[in-house]
Amino acid sequence: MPKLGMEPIRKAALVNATIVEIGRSGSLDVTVGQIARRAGMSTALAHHYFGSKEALFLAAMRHVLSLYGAEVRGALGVSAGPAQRLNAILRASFSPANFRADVVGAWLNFYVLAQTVPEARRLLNIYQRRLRSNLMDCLHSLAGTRAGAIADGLGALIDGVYLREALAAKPSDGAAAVQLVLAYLNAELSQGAANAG
Amino acid sequence: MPKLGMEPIRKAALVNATIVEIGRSGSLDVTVGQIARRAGMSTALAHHYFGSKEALFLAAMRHVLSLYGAEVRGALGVSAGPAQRLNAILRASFSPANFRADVVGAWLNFYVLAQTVPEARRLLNIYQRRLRSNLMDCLHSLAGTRAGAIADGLGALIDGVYLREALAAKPSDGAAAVQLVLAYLNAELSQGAANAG
DNA sequence: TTTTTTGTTGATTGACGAGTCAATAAACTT
DNA sequence: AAGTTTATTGACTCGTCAATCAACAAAAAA
Repeated sequence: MPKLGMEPIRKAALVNATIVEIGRSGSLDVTVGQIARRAGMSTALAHHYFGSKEALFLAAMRHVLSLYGAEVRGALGVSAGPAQRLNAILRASFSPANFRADVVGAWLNFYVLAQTVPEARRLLNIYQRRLRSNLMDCLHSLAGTRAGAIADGLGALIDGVYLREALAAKPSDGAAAVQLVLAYLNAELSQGAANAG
Repeated sequence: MPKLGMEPIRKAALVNATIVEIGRSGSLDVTVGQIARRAGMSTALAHHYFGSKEALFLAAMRHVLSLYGAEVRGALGVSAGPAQRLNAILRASFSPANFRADVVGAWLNFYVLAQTVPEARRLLNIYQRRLRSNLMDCLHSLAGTRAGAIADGLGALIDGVYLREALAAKPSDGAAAVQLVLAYLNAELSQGAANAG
């Protein structure tokens, strides 16, 4: 009994199921069958809506990245001043929605996907550039010419914390992650102040 | 014409070929056939010596980790004083032998392997613990009670730089990587000094 | 010299999985 | 009412790949 207008619902279900399955299994070797089953439909239907497994993976990546982007934008919207804005970016990066076992697992595997699939690489590059530019906006007034180097360090550190989280036995602790990155940031900033003074 | 004593030679060739193939293709989806061909033998022989693909992957991981470990030990052997020893660890981490496109690609995929294969996870945990303990030895005298936090940050930052390298378009620049991590380290240390003074 | 051990591979098996197809059914259009 | 579009799936094709096997060759041991 085909209800019309299923397409967006089915697609959303498949995208979610993809993230969950990749995260759960910790690998890109999930079958379309597994994903479709978790999303409550047949493999044929998954192919009907996405055409290929790769397209489904890319849609899942876009979804994760856009959720992250939205959360950062939301946090920035209510923050004034560079220091608070930096804080907002970090809190968004390690928010409960993003810093969750399955999402982190998916993230790691998206890095692997980017090794093979140009479009996946493009998406990750966009994410990295946007993060960098957000950081730079704040750092310019706080660290002057050292803003670029600090932004690079922060970006790598955030990714590294994610990577280690993917391997960690313990449950995620976003607050601790924010603290770790903030410690780095404060160290860099106070060193700049020391040099300037 | 079977020359005797081939086992270690064949095994070494297979391990190298595994690292190269995983790095080159950027994925664990390399076939035993590809690896065996690159190592100059048949698939059957690869199975004969390693028994399974998984065992071959694990051997490749052990090899990468042991090369890294040896390089760190070598560098530490000729370094005196905590600051120089920290420097040695970082230089070894980003040495031309380790910080190379295919090795970095393999490293990334070993993280993925660790999601599924307990033995792979164990090996990575050993690497992380050894790195941390090496860093702590140096940091204890330089940063006192903050040594633990700084070691965690350094570990995550090193992994993050590796991760970003796996995505980078440009050729590896180990010197730049060392500089970036050193900047972090100096910032943390000088902040400690500032706080102390 | 016979036997055993080591090295080596082509061919085969068996499983699995992506993507296609044909068919069914309900809803909208004309 | 007839035709079209959307939703849905079971069954199938086709390819791939890990792992096994049977066989052969040469060295070492007996």
